[in-house]
Amino acid sequence: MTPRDKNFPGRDHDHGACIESAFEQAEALCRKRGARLTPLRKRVLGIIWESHAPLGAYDVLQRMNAEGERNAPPTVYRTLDFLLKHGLIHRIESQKAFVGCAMSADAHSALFFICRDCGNVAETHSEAIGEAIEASATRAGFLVETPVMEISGRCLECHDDE
Amino acid sequence: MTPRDKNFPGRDHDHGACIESAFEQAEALCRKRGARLTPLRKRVLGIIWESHAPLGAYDVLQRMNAEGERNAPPTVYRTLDFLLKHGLIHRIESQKAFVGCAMSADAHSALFFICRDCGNVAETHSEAIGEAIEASATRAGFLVETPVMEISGRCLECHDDE
DNA sequence: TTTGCTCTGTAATAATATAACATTGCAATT
DNA sequence: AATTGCAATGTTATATTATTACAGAGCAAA
Repeated sequence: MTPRDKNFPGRDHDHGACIESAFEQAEALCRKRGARLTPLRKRVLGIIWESHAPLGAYDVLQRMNAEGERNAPPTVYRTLDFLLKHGLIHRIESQKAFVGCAMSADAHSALFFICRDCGNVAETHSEAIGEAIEASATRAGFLVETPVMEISGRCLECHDDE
Repeated sequence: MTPRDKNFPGRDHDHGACIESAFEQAEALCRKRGARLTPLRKRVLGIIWESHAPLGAYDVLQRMNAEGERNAPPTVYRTLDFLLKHGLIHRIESQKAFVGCAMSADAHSALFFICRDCGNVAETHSEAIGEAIEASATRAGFLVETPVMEISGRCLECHDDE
Protein backbone atom coordinates (compact mmCIF):
# COMPACT_ATOMS: atom_id res chain seq x y z
CA MET A 1 0.00 0.00 0.00
CA THR A 2 1.40 3.37 -0.91
CA PRO A 3 1.50 6.16 1.65
CA ARG A 4 -1.22 7.98 -0.26
CA ASP A 5 -3.84 5.27 0.05
CA LYS A 6 -6.95 5.78 2.09
CA ASN A 7 -7.39 2.74 4.27
CA PHE A 8 -10.72 1.10 4.75
CA PRO A 9 -12.20 3.23 7.49
CA GLY A 10 -12.76 1.33 10.72
CA ARG A 11 -15.81 2.02 12.83
CA ASP A 12 -13.71 3.67 15.50
CA HIS A 13 -11.60 5.96 13.36
CA ASP A 14 -11.41 9.68 14.10
CA HIS A 15 -13.93 10.97 11.65
CA GLY A 16 -13.64 14.58 12.71
CA ALA A 17 -10.01 14.44 11.70
CA CYS A 18 -10.97 13.03 8.29
CA ILE A 19 -13.17 16.01 7.59
CA GLU A 20 -10.73 18.56 8.92
CA SER A 21 -7.99 17.13 6.79
CA ALA A 22 -10.26 17.12 3.75
CA PHE A 23 -11.05 20.79 4.27
CA GLU A 24 -7.41 21.67 4.65
CA GLN A 25 -6.46 19.84 1.48
CA ALA A 26 -9.34 21.45 -0.39
CA GLU A 27 -8.41 24.95 0.76
CA ALA A 28 -4.80 24.40 -0.18
CA LEU A 29 -5.64 23.00 -3.58
CA CYS A 30 -8.07 25.78 -4.43
CA ARG A 31 -5.63 28.43 -3.29
CA LYS A 32 -2.97 26.88 -5.48
CA ARG A 33 -5.24 26.80 -8.50
CA GLY A 34 -6.98 30.10 -7.98
CA ALA A 35 -10.30 28.28 -7.66
CA ARG A 36 -12.86 29.54 -5.20
CA LEU A 37 -13.93 27.24 -2.40
CA THR A 38 -17.12 29.18 -1.73
CA PRO A 39 -19.29 28.54 1.34
CA LEU A 40 -21.68 26.50 -0.80
CA ARG A 41 -18.90 24.33 -2.16
CA LYS A 42 -17.32 23.85 1.19
CA ARG A 43 -20.67 22.94 2.66
CA VAL A 44 -21.33 20.28 0.03
CA LEU A 45 -17.83 18.91 0.46
CA GLY A 46 -18.50 18.70 4.19
CA ILE A 47 -21.79 16.90 3.68
CA ILE A 48 -20.11 14.34 1.47
CA TRP A 49 -17.31 13.84 3.94
CA GLU A 50 -19.77 13.24 6.77
CA SER A 51 -20.09 9.76 5.30
CA HIS A 52 -17.54 7.23 4.14
CA ALA A 53 -20.29 5.67 2.09
CA PRO A 54 -21.08 7.43 -1.18
CA LEU A 55 -24.01 9.84 -1.13
CA GLY A 56 -26.37 10.37 -4.04
CA ALA A 57 -26.91 13.89 -5.34
CA TYR A 58 -30.40 13.90 -3.91
CA ASP A 59 -29.11 12.70 -0.55
CA VAL A 60 -26.87 15.75 -0.50
CA LEU A 61 -29.78 17.93 -1.52
CA GLN A 62 -31.95 16.54 1.25
CA ARG A 63 -29.32 17.29 3.83
CA MET A 64 -28.94 20.82 2.54
CA ASN A 65 -32.67 21.37 2.78
CA ALA A 66 -33.19 19.61 6.09
CA GLU A 67 -33.81 22.91 7.90
CA GLY A 68 -36.25 24.27 5.36
CA GLU A 69 -33.95 25.72 2.71
CA ARG A 70 -35.12 25.38 -0.87
CA ASN A 71 -32.05 24.50 -2.86
CA ALA A 72 -32.76 22.88 -6.21
CA PRO A 73 -31.03 20.01 -8.02
CA PRO A 74 -28.92 22.19 -10.34
CA THR A 75 -27.30 23.82 -7.34
CA VAL A 76 -26.16 20.45 -6.09
CA TYR A 77 -25.09 19.08 -9.45
CA ARG A 78 -23.12 22.20 -10.28
CA THR A 79 -21.36 22.09 -7.00
CA LEU A 80 -20.60 18.41 -7.38
CA ASP A 81 -19.24 19.15 -10.85
CA PHE A 82 -16.87 21.70 -9.41
CA LEU A 83 -15.66 19.30 -6.74
CA LEU A 84 -15.27 16.53 -9.30
CA LYS A 85 -13.37 18.76 -11.68
CA HIS A 86 -10.86 19.55 -8.99
CA GLY A 87 -10.65 15.95 -7.84
CA LEU A 88 -12.00 16.73 -4.39
CA ILE A 89 -14.63 14.03 -4.72
CA HIS A 90 -15.13 10.96 -6.89
CA ARG A 91 -18.26 9.68 -8.53
CA ILE A 92 -18.86 6.00 -7.92
CA GLU A 93 -20.48 5.03 -11.20
CA SER A 94 -21.88 1.74 -10.03
CA GLN A 95 -23.80 3.54 -7.28
CA LYS A 96 -24.65 6.87 -8.88
CA ALA A 97 -23.13 8.44 -5.84
CA PHE A 98 -20.30 10.61 -4.66
CA VAL A 99 -17.56 10.14 -2.11
CA GLY A 100 -14.78 12.32 -0.77
CA CYS A 101 -11.31 12.00 -2.19
CA ALA A 102 -8.49 12.00 0.30
CA MET A 103 -5.65 12.57 -2.11
CA SER A 104 -6.73 15.25 -4.48
CA ALA A 105 -3.40 16.96 -4.90
CA ASP A 106 -3.04 15.77 -8.46
CA ALA A 107 -4.74 13.69 -11.11
CA HIS A 108 -4.69 10.03 -10.24
CA SER A 109 -6.54 6.92 -11.21
CA ALA A 110 -8.00 5.17 -8.27
CA LEU A 111 -9.34 1.76 -7.41
CA PHE A 112 -12.34 1.74 -5.10
CA PHE A 113 -13.33 -1.01 -2.73
CA ILE A 114 -17.00 -0.73 -1.87
CA CYS A 115 -18.48 -2.75 0.99
CA ARG A 116 -21.90 -4.08 0.11
CA ASP A 117 -22.91 -4.18 3.78
CA CYS A 118 -21.82 -0.90 5.34
CA GLY A 119 -21.42 0.90 2.03
CA ASN A 120 -18.08 2.38 3.00
CA VAL A 121 -15.48 2.99 0.35
CA ALA A 122 -11.72 2.70 0.43
CA GLU A 123 -9.59 4.27 -2.26
CA THR A 124 -6.30 2.70 -3.24
CA HIS A 125 -3.64 3.21 -5.85
CA SER A 126 -1.53 0.39 -7.04
CA GLU A 127 1.34 0.52 -9.47
CA ALA A 128 0.85 -3.15 -10.20
CA ILE A 129 -2.76 -2.69 -11.26
CA GLY A 130 -1.94 0.29 -13.41
CA GLU A 131 0.79 -1.67 -15.13
CA ALA A 132 -1.39 -4.72 -15.64
CA ILE A 133 -4.07 -2.55 -17.19
CA GLU A 134 -1.60 -0.82 -19.47
CA ALA A 135 -0.27 -4.16 -20.61
CA SER A 136 -3.74 -5.48 -21.28
CA ALA A 137 -4.71 -2.29 -23.11
CA THR A 138 -1.69 -2.48 -25.33
CA ARG A 139 -2.54 -6.04 -26.30
CA ALA A 140 -6.15 -5.02 -27.01
CA GLY A 141 -5.09 -2.05 -29.12
CA PHE A 142 -6.26 0.64 -26.76
CA LEU A 143 -5.01 3.88 -25.26
CA VAL A 144 -6.05 4.31 -21.65
CA GLU A 145 -7.45 7.63 -20.51
CA THR A 146 -9.94 7.35 -17.67
CA PRO A 147 -10.10 4.15 -15.68
CA VAL A 148 -13.18 3.42 -13.59
CA MET A 149 -12.43 0.63 -11.16
CA GLU A 150 -15.00 -0.13 -8.54
CA ILE A 151 -14.75 -3.39 -6.69
CA SER A 152 -17.78 -4.46 -4.74
CA GLY A 153 -17.29 -6.88 -1.88
CA ARG A 154 -17.08 -6.81 1.89
CA CYS A 155 -14.82 -5.10 4.34
CA LEU A 156 -13.39 -7.25 7.09
CA GLU A 157 -15.45 -5.64 9.81
CA CYS A 158 -18.71 -6.50 8.06
CA HIS A 159 -17.43 -9.92 7.15
CA ASP A 160 -16.56 -10.61 10.77
CA ASP A 161 -20.07 -9.63 11.83
CA GLU A 162 -21.76 -12.64 10.25
CA MET B 1 -4.48 -12.09 -23.97
CA THR B 2 -6.37 -15.24 -23.19
CA PRO B 3 -8.17 -17.16 -25.91
CA ARG B 4 -11.48 -16.04 -24.43
CA ASP B 5 -10.94 -12.34 -24.90
CA LYS B 6 -13.07 -10.31 -27.24
CA ASN B 7 -10.75 -8.19 -29.31
CA PHE B 8 -11.48 -4.59 -30.05
CA PRO B 9 -13.82 -4.89 -33.00
CA GLY B 10 -12.37 -3.42 -36.18
CA ARG B 11 -14.60 -1.56 -38.59
CA ASP B 12 -14.38 -4.34 -41.10
CA HIS B 13 -15.08 -7.31 -38.89
CA ASP B 14 -17.81 -9.80 -39.75
CA HIS B 15 -20.59 -8.50 -37.60
CA GLY B 16 -23.16 -11.01 -38.77
CA ALA B 17 -20.89 -13.72 -37.43
CA CYS B 18 -20.70 -11.92 -34.07
CA ILE B 19 -24.44 -12.00 -33.69
CA GLU B 20 -24.82 -15.58 -34.87
CA SER B 21 -22.21 -16.72 -32.44
CA ALA B 22 -23.87 -14.78 -29.63
CA PHE B 23 -27.19 -16.45 -30.37
CA GLU B 24 -25.61 -19.88 -30.43
CA GLN B 25 -23.88 -19.34 -27.13
CA ALA B 26 -27.07 -17.97 -25.59
CA GLU B 27 -29.13 -20.92 -26.77
CA ALA B 28 -26.58 -23.38 -25.49
CA LEU B 29 -26.30 -21.68 -22.13
CA CYS B 30 -30.04 -21.46 -21.61
CA ARG B 31 -30.52 -25.06 -22.63
CA LYS B 32 -27.87 -26.08 -20.15
CA ARG B 33 -29.47 -24.09 -17.35
CA GLY B 34 -33.09 -24.80 -18.16
CA ALA B 35 -33.66 -21.10 -18.72
CA ARG B 36 -36.01 -19.98 -21.46
CA LEU B 37 -34.61 -17.86 -24.25
CA THR B 38 -38.03 -16.60 -25.31
CA PRO B 39 -38.58 -14.66 -28.55
CA LEU B 40 -38.65 -11.41 -26.58
CA ARG B 41 -35.36 -12.18 -24.87
CA LYS B 42 -33.70 -13.29 -28.02
CA ARG B 43 -34.92 -10.18 -29.76
CA VAL B 44 -33.47 -7.88 -27.11
CA LEU B 45 -30.21 -9.79 -27.15
CA GLY B 46 -30.12 -9.33 -30.91
CA ILE B 47 -30.77 -5.60 -30.67
CA ILE B 48 -27.94 -5.22 -28.20
CA TRP B 49 -25.61 -7.24 -30.36
CA GLU B 50 -26.39 -5.07 -33.37
CA SER B 51 -23.98 -2.60 -31.82
CA HIS B 52 -20.54 -3.00 -30.33
CA ALA B 53 -21.19 0.24 -28.48
CA PRO B 54 -23.33 -0.06 -25.39
CA LEU B 55 -27.03 0.75 -25.80
CA GLY B 56 -29.15 2.43 -23.15
CA ALA B 57 -32.36 0.74 -22.06
CA TYR B 58 -34.39 3.39 -23.81
CA ASP B 59 -32.35 2.96 -26.97
CA VAL B 60 -33.35 -0.68 -26.95
CA LEU B 61 -36.95 0.28 -26.30
CA GLN B 62 -36.92 2.72 -29.20
CA ARG B 63 -35.68 0.05 -31.55
CA MET B 64 -38.33 -2.36 -30.38
CA ASN B 65 -41.02 0.21 -30.99
CA ALA B 66 -39.66 1.52 -34.26
CA GLU B 67 -42.46 -0.11 -36.25
CA GLY B 68 -45.24 1.09 -34.01
CA GLU B 69 -45.23 -1.48 -31.23
CA ARG B 70 -46.01 -0.18 -27.77
CA ASN B 71 -43.60 -1.93 -25.46
CA ALA B 72 -43.07 -0.20 -22.13
CA PRO B 73 -39.93 0.29 -20.02
CA PRO B 74 -40.55 -2.61 -17.61
CA THR B 75 -40.57 -5.02 -20.51
CA VAL B 76 -37.10 -3.88 -21.50
CA TYR B 77 -35.69 -3.71 -18.00
CA ARG B 78 -37.01 -7.14 -17.12
CA THR B 79 -35.54 -8.63 -20.20
CA LEU B 80 -32.22 -6.91 -19.60
CA ASP B 81 -32.26 -8.27 -16.05
CA PHE B 82 -32.68 -11.77 -17.36
CA LEU B 83 -29.82 -11.37 -19.81
CA LEU B 84 -27.63 -9.83 -17.11
CA LYS B 85 -28.43 -12.59 -14.65
CA HIS B 86 -27.26 -15.17 -17.13
CA GLY B 87 -24.23 -13.15 -18.09
CA LEU B 88 -25.36 -12.77 -21.69
CA ILE B 89 -24.88 -9.03 -21.50
CA HIS B 90 -22.98 -6.61 -19.28
CA ARG B 91 -24.06 -3.28 -17.90
CA ILE B 92 -21.48 -0.57 -18.42
CA GLU B 93 -22.00 1.44 -15.27
CA SER B 94 -20.17 4.51 -16.41
CA GLN B 95 -22.51 4.78 -19.39
CA LYS B 96 -25.80 3.47 -18.04
CA ALA B 97 -25.82 1.16 -20.99
CA PHE B 98 -25.68 -2.47 -21.98
CA VAL B 99 -23.39 -4.45 -24.23
CA GLY B 100 -23.28 -8.05 -25.37
CA CYS B 101 -21.02 -10.50 -23.63
CA ALA B 102 -19.06 -12.82 -25.84
CA MET B 103 -17.97 -15.31 -23.22
CA SER B 104 -20.94 -15.98 -21.04
CA ALA B 105 -20.29 -19.62 -20.39
CA ASP B 106 -19.46 -19.01 -16.75
CA ALA B 107 -19.11 -16.27 -14.22
CA HIS B 108 -16.15 -14.08 -14.91
CA SER B 109 -14.93 -10.66 -14.00
CA ALA B 110 -14.20 -8.57 -17.00
CA LEU B 111 -12.27 -5.47 -17.84
CA PHE B 112 -13.87 -3.22 -20.44
CA PHE B 113 -12.11 -0.85 -22.75
CA ILE B 114 -14.50 1.79 -24.00
CA CYS B 115 -13.54 4.05 -26.88
CA ARG B 116 -14.68 7.60 -26.28
CA ASP B 117 -14.88 8.28 -30.02
CA CYS B 118 -16.64 5.32 -31.62
CA GLY B 119 -18.12 4.07 -28.36
CA ASN B 120 -17.15 0.49 -29.05
CA VAL B 121 -16.28 -1.80 -26.21
CA ALA B 122 -13.73 -4.58 -25.90
CA GLU B 123 -13.91 -7.07 -23.08
CA THR B 124 -10.75 -8.64 -21.74
CA HIS B 125 -9.76 -10.93 -18.92
CA SER B 126 -6.35 -10.79 -17.41
CA GLU B 127 -4.92 -12.99 -14.71
CA ALA B 128 -2.41 -10.30 -13.89
CA ILE B 129 -5.07 -7.71 -13.19
CA GLY B 130 -7.11 -10.11 -11.11
CA GLU B 131 -4.08 -10.95 -9.05
CA ALA B 132 -3.06 -7.33 -8.60
CA ILE B 133 -6.55 -6.51 -7.42
CA GLU B 134 -6.61 -9.42 -5.00
CA ALA B 135 -3.30 -8.34 -3.59
CA SER B 136 -4.44 -4.78 -3.17
CA ALA B 137 -7.71 -5.90 -1.61
CA THR B 138 -5.93 -8.05 0.91
CA ARG B 139 -3.76 -5.14 1.97
CA ALA B 140 -6.83 -2.91 2.27
CA GLY B 141 -8.72 -5.50 4.33
CA PHE B 142 -11.31 -6.33 1.73
CA LEU B 143 -12.94 -9.40 0.18
CA VAL B 144 -13.56 -9.01 -3.52
CA GLU B 145 -16.91 -10.02 -4.96
CA THR B 146 -17.93 -8.01 -7.99
CA PRO B 147 -15.36 -5.98 -9.84
CA VAL B 148 -16.48 -3.22 -12.16
CA MET B 149 -13.63 -2.16 -14.37
CA GLU B 150 -14.36 0.20 -17.19
CA ILE B 151 -11.48 1.93 -18.84
CA SER B 152 -12.32 4.88 -21.04
CA GLY B 153 -9.85 5.83 -23.74
CA ARG B 154 -9.43 5.44 -27.46
CA CYS B 155 -9.16 2.49 -29.75
CA LEU B 156 -6.33 2.55 -32.26
CA GLU B 157 -8.62 3.03 -35.25
CA CYS B 158 -10.08 6.21 -33.79
CA HIS B 159 -6.69 7.37 -32.61
CA ASP B 160 -5.29 6.92 -36.09
CA ASP B 161 -8.09 9.04 -37.54
CA GLU B 162 -6.90 12.30 -36.01
C1' DT C 1 -58.82 -28.93 -15.88
C1' DT C 2 -57.10 -27.12 -12.09
C1' DT C 3 -53.23 -25.37 -9.87
C1' DG C 4 -49.18 -22.96 -9.80
C1' DC C 5 -45.73 -20.88 -12.05
C1' DT C 6 -43.05 -17.88 -15.16
C1' DC C 7 -43.47 -14.56 -18.58
C1' DT C 8 -45.47 -10.43 -20.49
C1' DG C 9 -48.53 -6.15 -20.63
C1' DT C 10 -49.92 -1.72 -18.72
C1' DA C 11 -50.26 2.43 -15.89
C1' DA C 12 -48.31 5.15 -12.83
C1' DT C 13 -44.48 7.06 -10.58
C1' DA C 14 -39.79 7.30 -8.51
C1' DA C 15 -35.03 8.61 -8.88
C1' DT C 16 -31.39 10.76 -11.32
C1' DA C 17 -29.77 14.57 -14.17
C1' DT C 18 -29.77 18.64 -17.27
C1' DA C 19 -31.35 22.85 -20.04
C1' DA C 20 -32.35 27.45 -20.20
C1' DC C 21 -32.54 31.64 -18.43
C1' DA C 22 -32.62 35.17 -14.49
C1' DT C 23 -30.14 37.23 -10.79
C1' DT C 24 -26.49 38.15 -7.65
C1' DG C 25 -22.13 39.41 -6.21
C1' DC C 26 -17.37 39.99 -6.58
C1' DA C 27 -13.30 42.02 -8.66
C1' DA C 28 -10.75 44.59 -11.88
C1' DT C 29 -10.50 48.39 -14.02
C1' DT C 30 -11.56 53.30 -15.06
C1' DA D 1 -17.62 55.34 -6.56
C1' DA D 2 -19.47 53.79 -11.17
C1' DT D 3 -18.84 50.55 -14.97
C1' DT D 4 -18.03 46.41 -16.85
C1' DG D 5 -17.35 41.62 -17.13
C1' DC D 6 -17.50 37.24 -15.42
C1' DA D 7 -18.13 33.54 -12.23
C1' DA D 8 -21.43 31.79 -9.03
C1' DT D 9 -25.95 30.96 -7.63
C1' DG D 10 -31.14 30.85 -7.99
C1' DT D 11 -35.37 29.21 -10.35
C1' DT D 12 -38.45 26.80 -13.38
C1' DA D 13 -39.13 23.34 -16.19
C1' DT D 14 -38.09 19.13 -18.28
C1' DA D 15 -35.28 15.16 -19.85
C1' DT D 16 -33.53 10.62 -18.86
C1' DT D 17 -33.18 6.41 -16.40
C1' DA D 18 -35.45 2.97 -13.57
C1' DT D 19 -38.98 0.74 -10.60
C1' DT D 20 -43.50 -0.52 -8.30
C1' DA D 21 -47.69 -2.64 -8.48
C1' DC D 22 -50.95 -5.13 -10.41
C1' DA D 23 -53.41 -7.55 -14.33
C1' DG D 24 -53.51 -10.97 -17.85
C1' DA D 25 -51.56 -14.79 -20.72
C1' DG D 26 -49.32 -19.02 -21.55
C1' DC D 27 -47.44 -23.20 -20.27
C1' DA D 28 -46.52 -27.41 -17.62
C1' DA D 29 -47.13 -30.63 -13.89
C1' DA D 30 -50.30 -33.00 -11.14
